Amino acid sequence: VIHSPHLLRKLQQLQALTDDDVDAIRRLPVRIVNYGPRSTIVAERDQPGQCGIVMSGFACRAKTAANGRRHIVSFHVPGDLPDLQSLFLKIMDHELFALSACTMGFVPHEDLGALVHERPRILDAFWRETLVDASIYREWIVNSHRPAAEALAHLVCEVSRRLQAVGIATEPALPFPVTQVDLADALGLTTVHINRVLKILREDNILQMRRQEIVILDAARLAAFAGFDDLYLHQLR
Amino acid sequence: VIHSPHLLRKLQQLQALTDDDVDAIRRLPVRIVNYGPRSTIVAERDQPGQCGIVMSGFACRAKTAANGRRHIVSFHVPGDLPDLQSLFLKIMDHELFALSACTMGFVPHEDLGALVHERPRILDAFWRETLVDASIYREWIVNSHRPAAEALAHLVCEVSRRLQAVGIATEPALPFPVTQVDLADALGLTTVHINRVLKILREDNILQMRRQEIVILDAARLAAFAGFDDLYLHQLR
DNA sequence: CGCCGGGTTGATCTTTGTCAAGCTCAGTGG
DNA sequence: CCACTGAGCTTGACAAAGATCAACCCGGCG
Repeated sequence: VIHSPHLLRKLQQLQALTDDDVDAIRRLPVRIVNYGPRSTIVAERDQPGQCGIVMSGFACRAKTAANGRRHIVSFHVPGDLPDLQSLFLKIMDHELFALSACTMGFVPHEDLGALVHERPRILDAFWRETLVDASIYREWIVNSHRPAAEALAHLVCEVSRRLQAVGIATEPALPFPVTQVDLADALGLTTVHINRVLKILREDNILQMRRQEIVILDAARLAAFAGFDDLYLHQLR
Repeated sequence: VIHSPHLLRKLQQLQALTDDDVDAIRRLPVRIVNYGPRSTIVAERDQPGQCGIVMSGFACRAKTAANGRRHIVSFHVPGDLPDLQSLFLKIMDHELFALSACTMGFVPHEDLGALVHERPRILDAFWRETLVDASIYREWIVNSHRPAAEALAHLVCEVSRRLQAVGIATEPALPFPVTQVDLADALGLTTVHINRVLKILREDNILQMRRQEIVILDAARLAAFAGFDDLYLHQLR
């Protein structure tokens, strides 16, 4: 039985569900698995027979290019369904990776497939979830073309907004257990450059990154500097 | 009535459809609209009540950043459903743009919604279409982090593969009606640099771009240079 | 104690951007 | 028929962003 307030909260933001729908989701058979920090949850080219829900912790999706370089293409917070796509795309074109210690709930494809074919509202919510995902990818393409400091600022704005949407954190301090190497992999830069950019943002009193968290010192200036517009997150509020 | 062999060919590659399914798609009410080259089909922040099918011509999706710079986030060829997402995400976070003269077929959201709720296989095919879209976005994020020449080569590999999948073209010459400005907008570079990179690829006898087409001179070397792996296109073959 | 992952910094090199000019060619109007 | 125009392409000289290489620091842990 699934107990993920974050998931339900998010789905309700995407599509109004009835109590019946919520019950149906709660009744899904789920297998709970714990992952240590910095471990692979699903590998590239795997053919999983189940979809994962992030119950707690932070995960990311990463692709490895032909030259061996690792590219993080998205971050995932509790309540996310980071490989819902595996329901239809049978072979993983990327890996799913636990950034921090992470609890995942796995639901077999058959059960999810049956659920969406029986419950139109849940279908809508899940499909919409994957479409918001795609919208975030679009924004990341744009973000990859921004100068390093703006790109980093934009990423922080996004993570902050998404954490607030599932009720995990409020500014100024956000949990975000990533290393500078991870940030470099996500933005396509080197750790050296990430480090310098962080220094600039810190000295400008815009934001600060500590061990496992971000501290936003000036949210307004951060958003303005990043050119952040939250339309692409399609949060209904 | 829809008459798009490219669409049907592509959907069949994603998910086996019955004759009934195909008939249901053919019976969809469709409004045909022609667009001139370099014209907007759906604007950013619009709230369309219909989804478009590219019947002929080339289109793209583009986002405009806060600083005014335009970013192309995907290219679309005949048979594509470039704004299927508008079925669920009611406000456009990007624009849909005709690169060449373009014929679009528009189907009202109600009819599409009814179709996918009635026909599980069509639901699967359409959902899968949007998931392949998302997979392509992931690869574009990676591609944005490649050096300019490799990124351009990779883009050409992708367009070539997708055109072949819908039966529009075979190597070596592919129709691709884009300017160097468009390529710059798609790769996050300047036209000056695109021009220099094209010169290098031309002088290396890898590929050549003419008025409205690409000529691939050495497909094997092109793919190797780009580090191209077609897994992410999820073509079933 | 020593190691190691992660962070920090400087010097230098490479890739890409900026600015500016000139070219080509298809379409237009005289 | 030809000159004019303008969009798109090409090239050079120079500047800036980011990468590379090489140290060194710090704190946790075997």
